[in-house]
Amino acid sequence: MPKRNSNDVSQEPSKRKATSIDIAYKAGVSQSTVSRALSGSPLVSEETRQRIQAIADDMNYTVDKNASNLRSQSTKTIALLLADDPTTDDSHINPFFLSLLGGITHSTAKRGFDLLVSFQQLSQNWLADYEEAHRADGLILLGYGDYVSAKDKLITLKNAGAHFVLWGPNHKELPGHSVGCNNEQGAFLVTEHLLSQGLKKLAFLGDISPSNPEFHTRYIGFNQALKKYSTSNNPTQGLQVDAHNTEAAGKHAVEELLNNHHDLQGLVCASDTIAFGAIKALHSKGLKVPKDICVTGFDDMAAAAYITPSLTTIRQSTAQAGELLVQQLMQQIQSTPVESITLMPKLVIRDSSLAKISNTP
Amino acid sequence: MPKRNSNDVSQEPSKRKATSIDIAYKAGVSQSTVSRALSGSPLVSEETRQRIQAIADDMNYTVDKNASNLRSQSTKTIALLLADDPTTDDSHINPFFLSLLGGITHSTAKRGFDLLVSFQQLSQNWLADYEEAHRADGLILLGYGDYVSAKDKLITLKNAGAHFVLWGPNHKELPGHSVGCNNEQGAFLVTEHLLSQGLKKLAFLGDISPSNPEFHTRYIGFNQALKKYSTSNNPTQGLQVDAHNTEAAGKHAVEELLNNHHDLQGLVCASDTIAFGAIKALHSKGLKVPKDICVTGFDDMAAAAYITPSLTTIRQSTAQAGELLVQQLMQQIQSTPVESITLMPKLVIRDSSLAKISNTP
DNA sequence: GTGCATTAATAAATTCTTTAATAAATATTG
DNA sequence: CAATATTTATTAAAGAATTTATTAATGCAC
Repeated sequence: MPKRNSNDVSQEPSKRKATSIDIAYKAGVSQSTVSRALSGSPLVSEETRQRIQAIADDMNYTVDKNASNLRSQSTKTIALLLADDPTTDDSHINPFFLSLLGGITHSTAKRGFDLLVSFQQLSQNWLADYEEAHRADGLILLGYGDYVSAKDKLITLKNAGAHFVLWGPNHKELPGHSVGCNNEQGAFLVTEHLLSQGLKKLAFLGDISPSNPEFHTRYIGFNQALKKYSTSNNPTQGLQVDAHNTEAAGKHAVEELLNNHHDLQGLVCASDTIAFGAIKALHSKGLKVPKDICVTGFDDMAAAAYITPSLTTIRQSTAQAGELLVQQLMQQIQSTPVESITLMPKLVIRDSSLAKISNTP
Repeated sequence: MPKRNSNDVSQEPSKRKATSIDIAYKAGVSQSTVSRALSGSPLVSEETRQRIQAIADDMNYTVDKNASNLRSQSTKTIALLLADDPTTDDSHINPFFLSLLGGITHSTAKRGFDLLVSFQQLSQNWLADYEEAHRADGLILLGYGDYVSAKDKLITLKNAGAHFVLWGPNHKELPGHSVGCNNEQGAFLVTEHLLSQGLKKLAFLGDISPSNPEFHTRYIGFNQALKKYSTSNNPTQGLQVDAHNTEAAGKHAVEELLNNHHDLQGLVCASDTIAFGAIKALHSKGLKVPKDICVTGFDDMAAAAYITPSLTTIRQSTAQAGELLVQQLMQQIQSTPVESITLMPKLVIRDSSLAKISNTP
């Protein structure tokens, strides 16, 4: 009964992928020794290890990931699920998430993990597809912060014992852990920045429905700053207009606002994208930013520094966020207890908010 | 000899993942029938199929991907390898690739494939890691268009029988197939657009070393347009300054240029990012775009429309490119013969290039 | 230096879960 | 009832990891 594998090798070296049995045959050892040698097990002598390694290299052998994973019941892979955002125009990915992806990829690679990227409609039953199916050891969820509609899914995930981290606010009602930016604080900082320059009448541009908790929280920070800076003889005034996270929505919101409020001094936009649209709309109405009206954003997307006037905004470090998301997930996988993390946002002051120094041409 | 699996189930339902054996036991059929039923094989009656499906759903069963892959020797996964670009500032991903990623993700998902995303230094030996290790059925390579340094790797890939597509120019020296934009044509279009307005003295901003074939090809298109519009009594003039794909490089290039050439009329930038830097530098020198000097980009990144003045550029449809990359790869996997594809770029005219209508504030 | 326990190194057998090929059983039809 | 069609069961991979078994080598007491 000759070993089938060992014979075939001689026929077509490059045609068939070598297996550990082939290596074992060539090295004159058993398959198990090959497996252990290549994984650096102390149960195999250094001498045979090197001999086996040399043969493996020579035969261009690589461990079959599927077989290895099946046996060891782990995948060394994490899945990144991006919620397909129906509010965004086209099928474009939220640029902030795309940027986050960069950080996450680096952080997973650093740990020798693969990253599986996938889009999922919020409505679909993606629970089963990843950790359950042994495709990944853990999940990173982007865009599932909408606890109203995602809550049930997350509870199911939690009950199934899946490992997952959520990007977003750390809401008590949501199961699991999250890494997110302190949206309240961010909005507070940027609003305070405007108020400290003496502005009194501001508007918040962003959808504050409960299905959009991030914007909602930013709105709270906006109001807190207004309250702090309000005095009885010189009260602050705060408006709000709904706007989804698109440029078009930003334009729209501005048009709606300016019809009724000609004395607006500043726009606190819930995202950079909204701010881009708002600035465009203001320009087309003949208003100059920041001379006539100040505008601020949130996210510090790459374009924020490019536009004219450059946009004052809140920076969320995607590299740091990505690293923390991965870190937290790894800890969960290793059954280390974790806590949700809130990142402190940073105010980035640029031209669009400088009321006094009207340096726009 | 009782079936171990079937017994365990009763102890801890949510603790252990159900296998097809468990389903079979519960349904009173054999394991193979379960496998066939769930994969929709015609060899199993509709009635039993539904019964088994119901039980599987009930027990929250999912096919183990690793076992399935191991057995069927396919992965239903493709790997996206991004070349870690050392020329870009920080470890930021080329934003154009990030955008391409969006298209690719959608296209792979549409076909029921998973997408594995990974960064790889050009120098690393990533050949073995993917198709060889049965992690993916095929590879999409972004940023490996530099055939000088990537050529050997690609030849090895090719010889190993791997399936891969390259994003980039279809260079004869490179093995394998590619999907890319007609860079020559794109640069020609944008240059022609400037020349047709009567501009005569232009500069190309971009690194044209052979290690950057895309920029190099764009430079060729630039020169072709110059040649076409040159007349003996009114010759065109074309300069060139090296610039890597960063904003800083764009700034630098402009500073270098303006020292010696005060009469420059237009800048053809090899990428939008370079153009952003160039415009900033021009503004800080007190020059107005497009009144004093016209600027064009290449890529049509999201920010191109946001900046002031909005940037005239060449659009490469990332959605279409992604779809074609995936499509080509799938054909290779199915052993259908494929041809390299060249996409026709589209000129997007915005404010930054309108020499006559000086509508910059 | 022999006998026995101990340790190291390796081999053999089993396991992970699924799919595919083949065999067997049942149902259907001429 | 034989012959075919349909359905289900059995068995055999797929390739690596791991548990258990085996062999060889070493240490120590007598």
